[in-house]
Amino acid sequence: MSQRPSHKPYRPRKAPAQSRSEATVASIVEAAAQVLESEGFEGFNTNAVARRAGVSIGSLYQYFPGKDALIVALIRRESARFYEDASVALTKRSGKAALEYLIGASVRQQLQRPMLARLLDIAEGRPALRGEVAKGEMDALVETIVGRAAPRHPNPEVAAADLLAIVKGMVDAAGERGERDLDDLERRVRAAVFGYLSRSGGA
Amino acid sequence: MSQRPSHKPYRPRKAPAQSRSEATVASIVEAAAQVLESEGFEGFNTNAVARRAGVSIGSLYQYFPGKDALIVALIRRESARFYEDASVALTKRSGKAALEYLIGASVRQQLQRPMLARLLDIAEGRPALRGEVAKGEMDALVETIVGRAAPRHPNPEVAAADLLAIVKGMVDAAGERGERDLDDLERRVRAAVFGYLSRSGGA
Amino acid sequence: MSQRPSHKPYRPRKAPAQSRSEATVASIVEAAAQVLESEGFEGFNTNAVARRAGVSIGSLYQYFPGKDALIVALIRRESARFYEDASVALTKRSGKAALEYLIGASVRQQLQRPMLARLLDIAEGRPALRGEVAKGEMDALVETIVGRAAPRHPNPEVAAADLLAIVKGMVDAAGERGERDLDDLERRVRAAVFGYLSRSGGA
Amino acid sequence: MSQRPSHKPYRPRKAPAQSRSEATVASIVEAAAQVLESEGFEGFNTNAVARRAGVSIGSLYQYFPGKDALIVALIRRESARFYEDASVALTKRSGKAALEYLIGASVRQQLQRPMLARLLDIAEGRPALRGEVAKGEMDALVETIVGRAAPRHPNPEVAAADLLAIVKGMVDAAGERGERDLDDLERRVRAAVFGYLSRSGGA
DNA sequence: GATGAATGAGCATTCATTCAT
DNA sequence: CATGAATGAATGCTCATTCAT
Repeated sequence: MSQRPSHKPYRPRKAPAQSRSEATVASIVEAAAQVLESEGFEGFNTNAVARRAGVSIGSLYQYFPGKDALIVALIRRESARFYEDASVALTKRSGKAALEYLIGASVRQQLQRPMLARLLDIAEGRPALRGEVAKGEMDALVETIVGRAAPRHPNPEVAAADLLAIVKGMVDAAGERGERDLDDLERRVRAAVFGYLSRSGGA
Repeated sequence: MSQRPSHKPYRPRKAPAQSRSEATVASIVEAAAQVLESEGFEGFNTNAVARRAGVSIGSLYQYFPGKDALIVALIRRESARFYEDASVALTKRSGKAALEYLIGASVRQQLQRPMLARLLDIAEGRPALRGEVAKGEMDALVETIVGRAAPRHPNPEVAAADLLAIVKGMVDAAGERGERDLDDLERRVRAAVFGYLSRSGGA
Repeated sequence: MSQRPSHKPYRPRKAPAQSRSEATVASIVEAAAQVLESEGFEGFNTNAVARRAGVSIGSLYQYFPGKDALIVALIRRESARFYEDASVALTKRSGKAALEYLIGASVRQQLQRPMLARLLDIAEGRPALRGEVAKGEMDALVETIVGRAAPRHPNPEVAAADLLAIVKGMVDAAGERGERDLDDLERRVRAAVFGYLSRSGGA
Repeated sequence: MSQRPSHKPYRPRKAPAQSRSEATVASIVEAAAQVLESEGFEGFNTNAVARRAGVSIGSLYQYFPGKDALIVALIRRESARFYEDASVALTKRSGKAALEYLIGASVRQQLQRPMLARLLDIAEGRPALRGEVAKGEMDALVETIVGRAAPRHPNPEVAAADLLAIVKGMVDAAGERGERDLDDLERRVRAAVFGYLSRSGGA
């Protein structure tokens, strides 16, 4: 008769057992991405996502316990993609090359679907979603690379956080302005990143 | 009657001619700031703002044509405050000193009310509000200062945009992490800014 | 963006300040009674109540924080009516007369709107509503009267509870069977009540 | 597809011919009992019952045409159990002993699983289920016993109904209050029952 | 038969906005 | 001008039921 409150989990409700549902889940997540891109947070609602995915609202809720779970799933999908690409940086010989690769990966990731990337960055900051999205891996990766690129930096953790902030800030703004020239943007980001490192205690 | 109007003016409905209305308008704007800070976009609604301001919802609509107008007014208020402080940079002798002052102003502004600043940065990016908020002045100011600090820079417009992005990116992230040490943060932002300039074509 | 859980209060949201709203509140409560009577718990929903009351769903929620609050308000209304009538029993000279009056009041109350009375009895038992409905007054009243009618009863509290149960049981069942003869029903309830008292330790 | 069917048969869809289905049906009915006990009507839904029974929702619908059929089956199960016990009363020598046995059976039945018994009493009253549950047998049994215990009672049918109401009323209320002392409760019920009979025309 | 993915009508609730007082 | 009662479109979410596999 009344609404059960309860603490909302953001994990998918069931692991899709059959391949039919795997496809459903993927299509819902992609639909969420598209709705977010085209309508923003304003127009991002579960009915719209279900419609765009071509499934019923009931199916959506079969796999996602609520609206926010869609965002979380989307963040995880994009993070995983980015992490996969970014990990290649670890195979680079020099720290500088690794950092350069990381910057390239960031730029590619962010300008691939700029609006989506920007909105997800915002969503990641929402208090309700904190902790749901594991940023640990990313941070560790960047820290490792910074450690290699600037071994004598006094505070690699802070440096890693700053670098991420610089890259995201520049690339988001570029995306917002509609920039498309990846190479030029990458050059400028490198200037900021290496400039920061050399002046804040790095090599 | 319905919830989705189509096109809205965001300017206050009437120029507050008498001081009583001026005070009312100001109290509504500050209430909007507080609600936004404490409840986020989630809990930001006109009734809550009116309640916090101690005015009736009817009065709120007397002065603001709609919800978004509150955000716009808030952005304008904060921008004006920032611009006023930042303008002092123009009185500095050297370009370097001017740029340093600008960075300091940014850090101060952002860490004064970090949550509010961050949320307004997000709101500024909303397509619906673009153009309502004049960023021209700010851009021009930064451009002027960059021009003085890095006179030989090949593309001062882009540099200005990048610098703003760097500063906002770093300072927002710092605010999000709860950093409070203004001086240390300022030092790191300078490293990024001057590092960027020196490596992207400046002095 | 997400649903705020929070502990639901069942008290009306605002004390109706103007007489306009007093009428609205009363019409909503009576509409709730009618919907409950004619549709049962199955068909008891906020939209139906608002429609029957001739108000918008928004108005309903302006005065009642949720569906259950309607039921609570209804229980309170009926309890108050009953209590007012039943209190007259205290003015009776003899304990016997007082108890007889109480029985009469119960029968009248229950057969006035039998379906409604029965459904509210059920609702009162719902764990979620326990404690929201103060039964203390009623219990105290019955205990007082039992104390006067059977002064030597070893356990007046239990006796009061049993009497209430006997009366409600018999009268509900009668209402369910469609009985309308108040006098005959009253006679039988008296038989049970006084029979119980005389055999369980009373006078 | 939709949620509100119009007219439904409440009998199990197939007579469970093989013992495997018999076991399945029984486990579903017991699961229904447990869900009802622990979640109340609020949380009583077909998916929960199927889950608790360890069968798929599809299988549940194989054996029961709908949600209400589960309740009906449950009522029938409990009624049969009670009837079986209560029938023993007919073997008693005296009418008084028979009636006492009947009361004992009622108390036992009701306090065995008090929440379940109470909820089923409520369900039995739902107009939609009336007639689906044969109360005739029970009534006849009680009538017979009343006829023997109070042979000169002017209206044995009404007396039987009243006695049932008294017993159910008292025992339900006791269960609701959490009473566990069967003997004391039985004593008080006897007081009410025999008191009623002696004062309403019986022996 | 059994399974569980899919469906969608239905319901609770919120909130921007209007307008009679 | 101020008030706050009233409105109702919009949205999150549930759950009985069906049916392809």
